[in-house]
Amino acid sequence: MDKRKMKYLPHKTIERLSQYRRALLLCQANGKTHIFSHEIATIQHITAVQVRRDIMLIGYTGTLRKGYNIADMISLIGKILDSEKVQNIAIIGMGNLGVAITKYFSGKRTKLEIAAAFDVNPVKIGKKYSGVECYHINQIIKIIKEKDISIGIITVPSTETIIIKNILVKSGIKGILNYTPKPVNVPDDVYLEEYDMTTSLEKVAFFVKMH
Amino acid sequence: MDKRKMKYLPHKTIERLSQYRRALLLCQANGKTHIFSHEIATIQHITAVQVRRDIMLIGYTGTLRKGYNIADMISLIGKILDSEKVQNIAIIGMGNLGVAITKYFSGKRTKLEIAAAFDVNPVKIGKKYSGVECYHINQIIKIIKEKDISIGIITVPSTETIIIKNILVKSGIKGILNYTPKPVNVPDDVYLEEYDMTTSLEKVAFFVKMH
DNA sequence: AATTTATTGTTAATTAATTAACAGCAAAAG
DNA sequence: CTTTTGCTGTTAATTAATTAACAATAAATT
Repeated sequence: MDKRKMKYLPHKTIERLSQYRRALLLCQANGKTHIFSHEIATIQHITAVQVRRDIMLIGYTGTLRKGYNIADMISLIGKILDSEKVQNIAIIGMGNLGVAITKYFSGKRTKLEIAAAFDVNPVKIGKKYSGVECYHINQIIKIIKEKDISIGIITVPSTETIIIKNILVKSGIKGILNYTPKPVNVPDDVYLEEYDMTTSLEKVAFFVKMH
Repeated sequence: MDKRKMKYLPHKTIERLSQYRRALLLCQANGKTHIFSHEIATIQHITAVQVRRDIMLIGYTGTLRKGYNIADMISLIGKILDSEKVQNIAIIGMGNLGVAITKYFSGKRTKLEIAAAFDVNPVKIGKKYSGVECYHINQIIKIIKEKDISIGIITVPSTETIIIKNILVKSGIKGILNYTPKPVNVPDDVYLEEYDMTTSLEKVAFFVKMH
């Protein structure tokens, strides 16, 4: 799978590849070596056609009547999603959410690493969270340069979102994942992803109500 | 806006309505009374056409050259998204994530209320988190019935996801928001939404790498 | 009072995402 | 050895979502 082709993978396919990989890793841990498209589909609540289509797009082929080789697929998805060298991540805001993310994520992917945490609370500074050291927020620019961090996760109170976003942009960050409910604007060369739990919850509530 | 029409609102529009409302509430808090489609668009990182289209779909009309009345729009979105009576929510798993969600959400929406929290840790049971009482997990079915809870948020360790999902389904829950990385299957009459932070992070990492 | 400007509302066009349809074929069954 | 079965890979069709285009018009400007 060459780089030219990867660029044109649909966004939704990128998301699903990440999900497939997690599902496949679990299956592998359970001792499975092969898997059918309809099995992946059931796990992910999608159709088998969609799974096969995504797999087609990344240029992998399974074995007729035997399914897909799990190890091969994990490795191929890694070639697509992962960077060759480790991508370092900073997490800003060590409240419950920041700690939850750090705890959940640390050690999960070899090519993605939470390299630093930041907060303003003196009690937290110097402490380690799941092995990640917490620095004072006024160190962000320095540490980001030192540790070659390219991605920032914002988990501060939403009153601080914009300030932090500006610092991150100034520090030359390449991607931001904003978990606060305050949407931000970033320059074109910074990739931005935002998630607000309220949207998901209100959506569930809406469809429950409509039943 | 009658119920028949609401059913046919595109899923993406539902999500955006939730986001518009939050943006509008913020603007309102800042003393604004009217807003243009392109202003909403900028906040949400989408196009003005899309905003106008969504607004058209919900049957609201603005004033030419004056924009949309913020209070009216908030109220209309409420009529669409919110249920007439309060929808009660249970959150299962009072780890960092569960606490973060409870803290962030409590008191945010008058028609959605976190009515109970659950955990197995004796230290947590009986405690209140942002005013929400924490019960032992073996009380789920009882409390869900008693408090008329229709939505469950799962934030337990992923080893426990399926057990909890099964309890929730058994208790007659109508909607599940699964924040654990283990995908679950539910009967057709239960609305399911899943979110895994890893997908967002790997997506950001991918587009950063591809820059 | 006429003209320009800025904005809404909506239809049409386009693009993105999903699903249907089916040929090809290896393995299993008869 | 022939037929059936069940799965893959792919093209074509469909559906969903977004964007373009523009008429209508109130307000601002000349």
